[in-house]
Amino acid sequence: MPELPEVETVRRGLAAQVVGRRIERVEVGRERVVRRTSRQALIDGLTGATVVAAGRRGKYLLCPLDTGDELMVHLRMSGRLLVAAAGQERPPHTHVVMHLAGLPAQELWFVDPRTFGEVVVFDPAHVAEQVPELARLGVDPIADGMTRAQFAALVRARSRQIKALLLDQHVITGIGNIYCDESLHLAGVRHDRASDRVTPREITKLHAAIMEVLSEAIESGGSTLADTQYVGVDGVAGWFQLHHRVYDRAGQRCLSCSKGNIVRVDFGGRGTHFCPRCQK
DNA sequence: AAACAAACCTGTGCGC
DNA sequence: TGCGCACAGGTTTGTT
Repeated sequence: MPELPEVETVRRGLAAQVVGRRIERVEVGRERVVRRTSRQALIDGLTGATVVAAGRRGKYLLCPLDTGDELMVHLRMSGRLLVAAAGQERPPHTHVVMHLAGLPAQELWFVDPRTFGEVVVFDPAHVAEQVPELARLGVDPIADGMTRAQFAALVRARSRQIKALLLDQHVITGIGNIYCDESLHLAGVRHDRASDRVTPREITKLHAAIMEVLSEAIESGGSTLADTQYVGVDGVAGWFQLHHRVYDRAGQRCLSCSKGNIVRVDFGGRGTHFCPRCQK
């Protein structure tokens, strides 16, 4: 579910509501969500710790603790982080509950029906062994302020279909299926173009499109689709889905050329949406 | 190296 | 109404 804008929205919610608070008690339901370590490791790592910051790299949430350890949460497809009043009825698939000290009495929930997501506390001194994928993440367009030159170098470095390259978290981190399709459409570039044959002019447009789509999606609180799976920590839905021009609009009129119809095809196992008329 | 497919899970929406 | 199938925001692993 969540891509960079949704994860950034959650990060901001954590910064506002959780940073500075101590975790008094931790409950772990399904052990699968703490599979990288163990139920006990998460409880021991979090109990008594205060969250000192809320960070993000790509789709990874990274929260340093006053113990020197760091909390990492990845929402994957269906994960949610919610701040709720203490004692409030928990939704199905609430796998981790962190009881926050102070008033009002609140809890931070990790909810995840599909349990692809995970929660882990790790020691930053041993990040290479404990969360090795962090070191392999590519440039984060927003956090790193990806420049056109940086982007051009990445696109030109290899010959890959452009959508596959944009989705590769080792190259650029944070873009997922929705924002990939939206960016390619805004730039007028087809998903299956060879990256090393994208022209300098198109690279400029695509870079601008990525930055614009991600920024506007963040300002819109992300995209909440029909299943309303994704919401911020306060339970509030995003509204960028109202601005989608291709994603989930198969068969509908293209909002750019207003002549073509949006087509949906399978590309690398992902539903891919584009306008054959204005994307070349 | 790049392109696929499958795997990990549960829920929902659709056609019949 | 019920059933079965397709499909879903992500990432890793293994195979051509």
